[in-house]
Amino acid sequence: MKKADADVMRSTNRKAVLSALRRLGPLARVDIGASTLLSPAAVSGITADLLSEGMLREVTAPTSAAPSSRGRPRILLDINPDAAAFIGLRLTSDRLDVFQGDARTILQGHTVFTVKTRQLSSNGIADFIEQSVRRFIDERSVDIRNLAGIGIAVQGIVDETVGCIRWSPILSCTPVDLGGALERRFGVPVMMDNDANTLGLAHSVEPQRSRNGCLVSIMIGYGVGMGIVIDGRVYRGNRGSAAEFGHMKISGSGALCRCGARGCIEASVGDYAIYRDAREILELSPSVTLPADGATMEEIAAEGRRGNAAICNLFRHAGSVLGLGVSNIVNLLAPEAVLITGAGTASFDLMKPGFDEALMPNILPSVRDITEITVMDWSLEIDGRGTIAMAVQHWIDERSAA
Amino acid sequence: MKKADADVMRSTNRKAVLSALRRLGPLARVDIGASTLLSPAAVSGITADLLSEGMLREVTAPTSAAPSSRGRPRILLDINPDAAAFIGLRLTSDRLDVFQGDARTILQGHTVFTVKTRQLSSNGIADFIEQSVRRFIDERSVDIRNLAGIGIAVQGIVDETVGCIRWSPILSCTPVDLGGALERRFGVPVMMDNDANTLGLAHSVEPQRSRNGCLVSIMIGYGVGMGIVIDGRVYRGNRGSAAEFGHMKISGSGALCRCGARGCIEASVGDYAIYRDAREILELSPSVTLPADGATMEEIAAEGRRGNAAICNLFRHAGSVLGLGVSNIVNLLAPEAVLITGAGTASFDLMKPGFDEALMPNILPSVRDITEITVMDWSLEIDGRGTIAMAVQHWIDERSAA
DNA sequence: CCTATTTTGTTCAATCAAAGAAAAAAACCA
DNA sequence: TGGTTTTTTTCTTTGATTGAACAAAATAGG
Repeated sequence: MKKADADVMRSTNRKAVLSALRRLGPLARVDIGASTLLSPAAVSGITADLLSEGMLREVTAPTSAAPSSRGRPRILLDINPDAAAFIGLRLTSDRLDVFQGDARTILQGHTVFTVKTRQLSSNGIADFIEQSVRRFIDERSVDIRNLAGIGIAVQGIVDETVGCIRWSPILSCTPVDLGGALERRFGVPVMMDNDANTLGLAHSVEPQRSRNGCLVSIMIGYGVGMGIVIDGRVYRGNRGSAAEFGHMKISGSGALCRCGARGCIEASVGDYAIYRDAREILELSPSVTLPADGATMEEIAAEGRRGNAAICNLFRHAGSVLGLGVSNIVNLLAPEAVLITGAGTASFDLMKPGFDEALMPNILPSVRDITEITVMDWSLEIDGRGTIAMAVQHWIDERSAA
Repeated sequence: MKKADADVMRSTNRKAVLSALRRLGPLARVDIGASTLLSPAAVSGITADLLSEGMLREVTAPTSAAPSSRGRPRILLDINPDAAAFIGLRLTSDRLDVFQGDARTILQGHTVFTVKTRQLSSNGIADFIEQSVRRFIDERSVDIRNLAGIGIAVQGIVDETVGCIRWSPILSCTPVDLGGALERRFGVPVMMDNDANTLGLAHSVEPQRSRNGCLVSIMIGYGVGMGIVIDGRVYRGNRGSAAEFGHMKISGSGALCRCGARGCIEASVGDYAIYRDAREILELSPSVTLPADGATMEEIAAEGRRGNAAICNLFRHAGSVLGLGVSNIVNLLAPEAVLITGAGTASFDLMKPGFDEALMPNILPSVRDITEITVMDWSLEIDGRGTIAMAVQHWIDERSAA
């Protein structure tokens, strides 16, 4: 149990004000007071501080939709987008996405750099990222002095406390202290996390999502990842090793997973599993190297849609494995929502029969209907916003304490 | 994000002081300061308040083991056991355990009342509990005016926010607003929860357990329950429906579970499952009614220990299902510890081969060794302390705000 | 056109809790 | 007895919120 003193109070309330603005857009001081339950005087004081520090700015009536009532007109405040610039990075096996975002967590730009990460050394990867980001910064003329943080999403197992990648399928040599390396190179805080956690965070900061309760995001791609967000914070478990949904076993036997065990969800649902099985059915040329690229996966799905029964069955089975897995999550965690996304959902139409068959019957009756289960197309934009959100959150936490 | 004001500060620090005392036993003011990081002045002030309110008391040196150093001797403070009395209840299909506890969460007494809960109506169950508790109070001459709260553990699905049993295997008519009924009858707050949650809480307040991180307790009995405690708070999920470990599926097929689905852990590991299968092997007289009692289960286990291969296999299979389930939990939540307990662990020796076979190989290598997995004999005492702890926690929360 | 009304934002003294510093208390030691 | 050490209390200061009075800026209406 932690103590509280004046500093904690101050920082809590500053955070409350910033958080209200972050979630509810430009707000007048009265509204901030209503939302945070702070007194007008307190709001005045806090916003005055934040304004003088440059974190907030006054917004001149945005062609005020407000039905200009009488009384003194409200002055809208908003987080100052120019208060800081953020870089978000998303590293996968074949590309590096670089995002630029402002303090409002709004994306300002994006560029892709292609790279084969497995061919790089520990230093090589840091070098490549540094060069790419510097190029990005130059081209977009981001004010480097304004850079306040970097957020990175990578596949694999990450120790987010120190920014170290403990293991990753996209790197040939681990552990890599990538976070530390980039912090030294750019001189700003670097927040790193698993791609699924990042995605979960990205969704949890969406305006329509509640900041309380539990949100689970499942990401189907080459493998299968999961992010658990509880009360707005990513749940990580002991040593940041939680949320290995892909390696939940739904039977003691089954296909061999790359983790060495049998029966993992990933070994039936992940792209690599689909590809592995589809190869035998379609007699695909073995030259196509793993990891399977999007085009190949799309080709396999197309074959299924054309009516190839064996392929249909493959996807159907994947769907039922996924459904069973999700039912376990719902029984276990009863989250408010489960979002299923990632590149793999492109062929969800083929998985759906199996998924539907397995999902509801296996959710306890008493738990049914209390969790919203949504399959959504994956969007690079949401993903990018997640990386920015990580960096922004850290920045706000730090600036609130000051 | 909630605001903070002087009240929050005060209540936070009062709670910090009480929490330190609760965990670390009698403490001098200096020690409280060291533990909470509060200044001596603050500790003095807060403890003075708490003393005058009667929540704390000074403890005269308990044959002070302290090597009587020089300087002003320390005055030990402790939570005043007489500040309040608590009743803990544990309701199962055939008995009601009534516990008495003090403000230190120390058990003062215990009595069992036998009852067949399924034969009672909604009102009947409340009547029976009221009568039993009143008898208990009379016999032990508990000062009823001192009664500050009641904690109840029941099997089933509980809405702990309103104290309502939504469904329970031990009741024939649900939902039952038992919490409300008892609140009206005794005029004190009634905290109700699932038995597995209660047990999880009980373990999480044990002195050697850290108050942070995630603790999972799995309870094997007639069914299989689970309690998740994160950062000292029971995790409940949406509408309190989480932690249905017993109905996690470890395969799409398998024995039929009482929930209607197939492949539930409970349907292989729960007492009723073992009994159901053992009956066919041993040709037990079908007269023995479900739920199987402890003696019958012990008899079945004894048969296995005598070398009955079919029975051994039965337990071995149960063990492997359990092991697989636990491995899923570890992969998913990476808790600090998983405690397996409950009456069913009496035959864990027979399950162990299957359990060991299934557990470690199915835990991701990177997650192995970061979770402590313990099988412990079930103890009524710990269980009882859990019920008391629920009530005490609520009482402290309320008294801290005052 | 001018004044009353309404709503928003600010200022200032009051308050509350913790922190810091100094003093008091209660032992031990020589 | 006087000095030392450790614990606890007391007193003052600090820092934050609050409440209330006040100032500002617009509309409504005669």
